[in-house]
Amino acid sequence: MSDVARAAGVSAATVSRALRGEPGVSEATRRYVTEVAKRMRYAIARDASSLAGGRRYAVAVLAADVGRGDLLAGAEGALRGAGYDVLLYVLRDADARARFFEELPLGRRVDGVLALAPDLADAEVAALASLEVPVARVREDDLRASVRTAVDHLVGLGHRDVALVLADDESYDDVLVAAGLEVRPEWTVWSSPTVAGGEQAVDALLDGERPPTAVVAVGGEVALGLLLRLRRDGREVPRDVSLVALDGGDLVRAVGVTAVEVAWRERGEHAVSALLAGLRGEEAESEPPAPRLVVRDSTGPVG
Amino acid sequence: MSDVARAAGVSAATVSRALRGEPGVSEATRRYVTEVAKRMRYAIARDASSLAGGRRYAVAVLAADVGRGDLLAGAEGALRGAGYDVLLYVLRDADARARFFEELPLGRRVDGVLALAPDLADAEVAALASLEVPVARVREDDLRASVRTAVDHLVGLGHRDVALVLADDESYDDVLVAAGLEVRPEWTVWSSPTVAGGEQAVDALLDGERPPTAVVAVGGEVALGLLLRLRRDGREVPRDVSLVALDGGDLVRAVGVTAVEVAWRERGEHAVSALLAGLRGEEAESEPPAPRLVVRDSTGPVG
DNA sequence: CTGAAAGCGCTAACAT
DNA sequence: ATGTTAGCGCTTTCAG
Repeated sequence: MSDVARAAGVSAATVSRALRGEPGVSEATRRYVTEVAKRMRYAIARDASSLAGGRRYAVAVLAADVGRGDLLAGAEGALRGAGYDVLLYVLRDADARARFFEELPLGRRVDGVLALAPDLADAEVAALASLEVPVARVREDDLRASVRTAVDHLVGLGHRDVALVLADDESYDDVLVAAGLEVRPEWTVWSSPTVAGGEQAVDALLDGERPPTAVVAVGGEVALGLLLRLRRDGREVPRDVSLVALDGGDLVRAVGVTAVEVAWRERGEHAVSALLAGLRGEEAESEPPAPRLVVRDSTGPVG
Repeated sequence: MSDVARAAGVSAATVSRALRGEPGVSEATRRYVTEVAKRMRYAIARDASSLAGGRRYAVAVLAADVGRGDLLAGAEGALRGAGYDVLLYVLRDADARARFFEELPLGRRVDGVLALAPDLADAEVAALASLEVPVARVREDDLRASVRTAVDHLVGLGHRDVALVLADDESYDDVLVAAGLEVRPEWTVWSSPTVAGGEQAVDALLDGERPPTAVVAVGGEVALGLLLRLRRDGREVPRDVSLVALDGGDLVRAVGVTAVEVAWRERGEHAVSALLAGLRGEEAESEPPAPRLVVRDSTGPVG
């Protein structure tokens, strides 16, 4: 930096101020210094800058797995754009995770933490808080909104008999009711999140005396299983039955299944903006972007 | 650090040496200092350490997209294990990429660069080299080995009539010949890398007078397209025709298609070991891990 | 084997 | 608006 200062005929302090956009430098000087620096291919040494200034210009990004690639990419882009480096920590398995939270290797290394790991235990959240830097999290998704979006789409196409293939033991009867649809217990089935699970669900659903005209399935594997089985049984999608997947990723995109998809990239960017607010000392809480309907070829008007 | 030094009754220099495993400290002292440091929850400040020592304990990881999640995860794990921080740079689109290589924001920030972007231009490689730190790359895959593995598997099952559905305009006739198989021009077709492309390929392949008994397809979409169309046409897989995908990812895993998969995680780890060698000043070149056959339900004995 | 002293390259007060 | 002066928290000679 002193080289640049000498070349520009100013002091190092001025170079520092100019390059960082700090106030207290005339525009002319700033422009000139910036130009000289670029010509000399000079860039501020982050270590020294951090050491002297206290700010680290880096954010730790915790990823449970890197499967949701767009989430990570979105976060990285937004952070980079805001001038922060991204320190990636992959919390692959329970082991790596335990080690991470035990060592908590972030002390004095980052200005903030972005946790893309959706399911943090209370103790883990507390551990992050103990770092005394802002923390932002991407939370587990609330499927309710997605189900609503899917059902609305189907209702718009004239469907009244809508079945749900769910994981776990959730129930979204209320969503169906709110949409003015009839609720029949045999129209909600729970399935393992696999292709085989989806295939089996077809039996449970369409063998009854009053088969639904549309099915909403959680997850790409299940949706794919449904699709495969329907086709093999000679049923046309969407002519005989419409199909909407909830967040199926590449799987359903590839086969043209209409889906309600989480906007992962935008979620990442949204989380970053929350973190940046925290870094500014603000508290700006806002809603993450809603899941969006992507209409493909598996839904059509009720036959 | 001076606090720890005081508490341990030694000098800061000794603490530094002890904590970094530098020689020149008695085992007893090292043990004691380490213990005191842990008790005080002290960790060396990376910035100061880097500034004073010249080493940065960080590696830049360049990812073209984060789709190959396991590649990134493998690299991260290996680097972390070796004591390096991971600075992630996502080179999403041409724009981000151009900007990155123009600014080349790595100067004096990392000890090495790991380029997971498979298709670096010569100028980009040169730019990285200009950083004067070790660079390791994960290269584009050579499909030839994968094709060979797939064909060997099929031959082992008794197949003699093997078709290839390829992207681009490659040819692997030589692989077929080497396996002692008959080569018929109509058994090699080129397809767009989509489900639709795979579906079309079925027509080209199985309508002839002598349909192959097995098909090798590049990519998950194509393989999935083949599978879907075969089923719809009433052909059983693998009874009527066996199917092997080359690197289809989740798509083919989900539907149980036998595949030759790139060992992405291991590729990441391998690349890191090459980089670490470079950081040690060595040159150790070794072969990346070979793609591996994962037998699922889409291949069976001929006939 | 250990300690003292001199920076590493910056930034932040304080002057001017 | 700019320059000067102290460090930031370590690592590294160089002594002892």
